[in-house]
Amino acid sequence: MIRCPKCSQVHAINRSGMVRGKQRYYCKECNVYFTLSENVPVVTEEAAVRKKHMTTIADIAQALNISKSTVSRALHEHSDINPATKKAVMEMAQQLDYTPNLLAQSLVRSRSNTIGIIVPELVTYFFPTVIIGATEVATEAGYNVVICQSQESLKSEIANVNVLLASRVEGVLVSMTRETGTFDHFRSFERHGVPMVFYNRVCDELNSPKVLVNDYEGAFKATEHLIKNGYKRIAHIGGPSNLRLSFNRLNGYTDALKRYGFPVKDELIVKSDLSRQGSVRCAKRLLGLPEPPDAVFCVNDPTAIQLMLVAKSMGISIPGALGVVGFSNDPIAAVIEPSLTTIEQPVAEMGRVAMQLLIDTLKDEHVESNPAFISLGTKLIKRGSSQR
Amino acid sequence: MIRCPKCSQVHAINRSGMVRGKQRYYCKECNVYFTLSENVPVVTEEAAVRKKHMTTIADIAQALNISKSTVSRALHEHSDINPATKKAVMEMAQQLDYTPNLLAQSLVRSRSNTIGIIVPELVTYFFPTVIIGATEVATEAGYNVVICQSQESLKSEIANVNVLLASRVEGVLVSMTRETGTFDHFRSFERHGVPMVFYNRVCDELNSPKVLVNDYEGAFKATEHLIKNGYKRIAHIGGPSNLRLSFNRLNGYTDALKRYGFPVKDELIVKSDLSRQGSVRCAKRLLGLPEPPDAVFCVNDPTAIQLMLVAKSMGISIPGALGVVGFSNDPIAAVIEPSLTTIEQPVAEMGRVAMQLLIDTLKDEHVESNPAFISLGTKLIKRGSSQR
DNA sequence: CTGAAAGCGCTAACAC
DNA sequence: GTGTTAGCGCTTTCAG
Repeated sequence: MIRCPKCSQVHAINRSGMVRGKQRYYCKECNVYFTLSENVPVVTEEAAVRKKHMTTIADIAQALNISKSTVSRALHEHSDINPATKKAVMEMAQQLDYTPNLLAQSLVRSRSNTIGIIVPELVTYFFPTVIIGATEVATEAGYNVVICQSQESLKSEIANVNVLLASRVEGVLVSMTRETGTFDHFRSFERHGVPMVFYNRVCDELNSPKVLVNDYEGAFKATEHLIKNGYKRIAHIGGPSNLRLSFNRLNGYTDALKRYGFPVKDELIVKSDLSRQGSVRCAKRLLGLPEPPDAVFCVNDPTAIQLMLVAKSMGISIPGALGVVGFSNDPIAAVIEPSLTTIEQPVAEMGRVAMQLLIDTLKDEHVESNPAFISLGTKLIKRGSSQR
Repeated sequence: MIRCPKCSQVHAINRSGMVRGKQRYYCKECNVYFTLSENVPVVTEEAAVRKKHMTTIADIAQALNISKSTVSRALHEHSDINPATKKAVMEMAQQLDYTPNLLAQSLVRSRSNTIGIIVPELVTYFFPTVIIGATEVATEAGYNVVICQSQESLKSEIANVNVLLASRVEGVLVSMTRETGTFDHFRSFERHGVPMVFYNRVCDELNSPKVLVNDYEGAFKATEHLIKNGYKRIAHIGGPSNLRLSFNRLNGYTDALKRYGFPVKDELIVKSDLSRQGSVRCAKRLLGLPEPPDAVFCVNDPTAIQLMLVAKSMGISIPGALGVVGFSNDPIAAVIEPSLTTIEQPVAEMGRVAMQLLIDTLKDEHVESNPAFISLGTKLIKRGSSQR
């Protein structure tokens, strides 16, 4: 325990920086700064062990009796440096347990070497997989990654933007929340010159590159598949209208119907907010219709799975009385019974592509970059839920 | 496009800091630094827009003709500051689009205000949920969180440790990879005085606080449940032996058997490395036994699910011919057919508790902290896979 | 209540 | 090849 030398208090003590390699303390009660004198062992071993003086390049320089710049040069792959000096520095660094201070480095270089990723949620198959792909590419290129989850809340999305901005990330990968309808917070990346790349849930109002799967094509294939399997009254549970993917998947669905001469009926198209309850509500609405559909194309797999559970609970047999197709090929789709027909999308690839695009933007800043729009292919995975 | 004034090259140009508010460039080819003169518009609009000068407190100070210190004081809730001055500063900050530089702040304060979380993987239900709980508490306490995934690889785990150390995180939450057998990298947190709290996959070699669920108790309840449902030959698929949870769950299983007078048979205990293939292999091994088990308690739900899939493919009926119980209550457990009996653990709570423990350690550093060992309760969720 | 000055740890001209 | 010096943006004494 550390006591304030003035008031002998214990509770009001805070640490307050180091002075000549020694921990300095501050007493909130009496507003006093102090360090501990050598022969007064008032600090617990526990606390003493903690927060030792981190060695700096100055320590290495002093130990070797050379200048800091030389140490700095030796530590990096810098041009001219005496191999002997370099060796000595490396050894001393090792011996002193030197860990570079990224904060200082970033500050002086005006480059944080860090890229931010904003995801709307983490407890899914999709976003973590994107992160893995993106991180792979970033690491390869020498960038660190910081992940922010907006929890599908605009408020935390805005908070995320501010933290990333304050952390001086050099670029960001963004997938919006399902409730994002204003975009000023994203514009502040623009204002500060931080390049963005949108993925999956993109923003049309902003002039940034976007990486998507070909939602239209996937939806078309899914609907076509249901048609070819003899379903006649095909419904659609879509996503929220602020997301472009909802729009594109809806279009794929309606165009497939039209192409095969089916009418597009408004009562067969419902919109989920992508929450579980929302999807259950949509499912009940459709299945409770006076003239219910005999098949449903769902905007994503979690929605399709909720639909299947509702159908099961109502005693509706799948795929006999109801065909179901999802979108995304969530691992759960293969496990549920019957297994779920779905549209596979290259998830990790999306992360890789988006990150690569961002890094290219970062690097070739003298090159006129035309806001790219990358669309990745999809694949129909035929399984039990749609084939009778 | 920007051309080097010396060699007229375009490709070898890099940015290199700012000088008097103007972007400075560097040509790798001819080793020359330059800025662009006003009247030569060689920079694309695109590039010009990017990386504007970020406003600093110095800019605000200058605009208001006051000192940096005053600005700094106004920006924080600092003691004595003229309300009028404060107001002016706030307004100017707003107007100039000021964003504090966390890097500079952290550097001068020797406090990054950041906590690291190491997770072995992200594409699951468990770890993201822990992260959500932990982040909640951290945000509440004013800390930022940086997430590192080790991808179940010791090598990236070590890399994670180094990045976190270099980023000067003030503490870390750690769950080890399934292959972590050496602990020197963790000790370097100790050496640098960065407190750790282990969660879920804890390390016994290290003297840090640990947060776990009561694995023993959960496993005991699971096994007991199978016994009470009339299963006689109960096997166990366990986890890798470097994880304490494997050990504890194994003990719960054997003790339950003993308690009810069943023999513990070695051939009925197999160990998975928790990978999908590993679990499939274990499942096949057990079900292919001359005298196969009539029930299996699995170390976690993903393993149980692989077992169920293997059993199904072999035409073994669940729960009739084979009872299955998992551990963790993964959402998939409720969806698979038959639904999976499992042990529910308070996942988000684990994150919250671990983070709270860490933050307490950070705050009360003058208090002798006894390395805590927190064990959270579990609950048996009875479902279809184990009741005949 | 405010300003001047020092410095967190590091990099990178510039000189020698 | 190496040392000197000047900051990166910010906080925090100390002295008014």
